[in-house]
Amino acid sequence: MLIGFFMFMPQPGEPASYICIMSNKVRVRFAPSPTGGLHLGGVRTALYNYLFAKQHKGDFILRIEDTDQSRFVPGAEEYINECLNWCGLRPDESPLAGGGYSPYRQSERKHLYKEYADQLVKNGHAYYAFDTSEEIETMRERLKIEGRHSLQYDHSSRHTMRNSLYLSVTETQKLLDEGIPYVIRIKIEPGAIISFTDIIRGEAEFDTNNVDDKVLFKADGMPTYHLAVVVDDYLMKISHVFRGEEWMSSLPVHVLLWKYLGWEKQMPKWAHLPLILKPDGNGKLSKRDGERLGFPVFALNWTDLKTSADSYREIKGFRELGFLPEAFINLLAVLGWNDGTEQEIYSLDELIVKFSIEKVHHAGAKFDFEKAKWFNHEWIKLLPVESWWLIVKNDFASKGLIIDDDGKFRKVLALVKDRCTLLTDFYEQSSFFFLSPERINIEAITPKWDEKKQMFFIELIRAYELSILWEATGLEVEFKELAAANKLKPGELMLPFRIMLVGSKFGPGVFEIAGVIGKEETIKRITHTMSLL
RNA sequence: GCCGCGUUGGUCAAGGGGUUAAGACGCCUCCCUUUCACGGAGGAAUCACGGGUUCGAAUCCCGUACGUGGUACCA
Repeated sequence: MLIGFFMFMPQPGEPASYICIMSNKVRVRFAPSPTGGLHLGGVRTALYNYLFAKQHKGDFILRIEDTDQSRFVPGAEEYINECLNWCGLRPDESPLAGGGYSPYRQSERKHLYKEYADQLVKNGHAYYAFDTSEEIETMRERLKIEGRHSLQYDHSSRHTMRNSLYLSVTETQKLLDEGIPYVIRIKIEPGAIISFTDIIRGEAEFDTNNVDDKVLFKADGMPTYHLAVVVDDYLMKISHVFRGEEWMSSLPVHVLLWKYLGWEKQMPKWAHLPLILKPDGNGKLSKRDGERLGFPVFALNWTDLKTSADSYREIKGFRELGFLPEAFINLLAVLGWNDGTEQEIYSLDELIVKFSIEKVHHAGAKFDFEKAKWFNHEWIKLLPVESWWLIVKNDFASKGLIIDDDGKFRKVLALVKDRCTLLTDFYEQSSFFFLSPERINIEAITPKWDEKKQMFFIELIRAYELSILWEATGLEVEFKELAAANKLKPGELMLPFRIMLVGSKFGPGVFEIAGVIGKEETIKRITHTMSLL
């Protein structure tokens, strides 16, 4: 007991209120629904949960929320695993890793939920409802005509419907016996104020008059999200729930459920994260926006299967576009959180130390892809070539360039890394080191090309052929001496030389390039371009 | 419509009664590079609006506007 208490003592200067749960270990969960690729917001939710767990020496749990059988998407769960793995957010417990509270897939916990729903009915906190969706639709239309501002199935409308609250016991039993499909709804008592604390937003309250009788248990025998989260969070001893802001309005239902189930004392602390918004217009970021605006929204590539098997489309992911996981995590962390200093670049380990959930912002943030790229650029410069050169090598291979000299390859990458913001930029920035340029921008030379320059390059070839030590500084000295001997300014010669080696006006220093590609190749490229002039 | 949450430059944001209102991205100017980048130095906000409270408000209170989430047998 005491050990636990000391372990979770707040850091000096840290507000204590939300972690002093005597002897209770911090246990948080990331609970995605496997319906497709994981987008920015989802990964950020996972990240914040992970950071909080790790900084409190707690557990980070992955739970798959697949209670909606109609939305099952093959491959989505594998995608989630791969994504968390790529980001370095390894769950302590998950369907794959197992753990002391398995199973971690709600579809496999199906048998667990009914008893709690029944218990709620027995205690008068829930009831059977036999209404068809058509009947509910009719109710809404009627309420609209009556001029009501709430069209919900709630305390004010439920008496007009077919449910066990207003049907006699025998009628209800008859319907049940006949196998008429039913759902179980929570019975919200009007006229009460539900107040709660959100770690990010502070105190908040809801008037139960505005809360509807949410379905807890569906006609197909599956629980809805509302019942399943509460039951699972209880059973899995979850201490803190950090989830997207879209859940805020169902919080009164969840709080009530914790209370009605008799678990109020074990109720987790809540925090609702701000949304990530579209960069241009209105609304939260969706996968459509990425396609529309030309940037990824998913962490990894996701293949969206359409209705027919052969019609699909691939939605680009940050990883495939050339992002480093370090950069992706970093940009996500500071999209909606800031430690109050000027620091912007954080490693995962550093985030574990510096992250603070109560400093997460209240308002949604528009996603800015330019800034995202800046983070990647910073990380490319920061990380040693060793940690990412293989990714680039594979990218080259996918573009048809097989690298056989890894030593030269790494040298080249180090030379051009300042000018690449994405890992996929390296090909364009450095393929000329391995391949003779396909297109030579001859027009950049011709206007100022003359016999004197031609003579210079012929002599240069001769001089370079005799070079023993093939190295950038030496080559530069030779080049400049020869230029002086010919009474030419080196500046006028360097652009043609660059075009000869690179094909175009970009890249690192020309002598560096010549040094790396070697004597034979350098002379070959000069000769080739001269033949075009 | 109703309920909830929010609002500091184009974007991300610091600051939470007295500041010249930090910093970053992007943009513009210049410097450095005899290429292109990197890098460096500069430039650009009366803190949504209207009322209070106060000697004093970006900071506290109330309204309005706007944005955003929910309002499903989806999560």
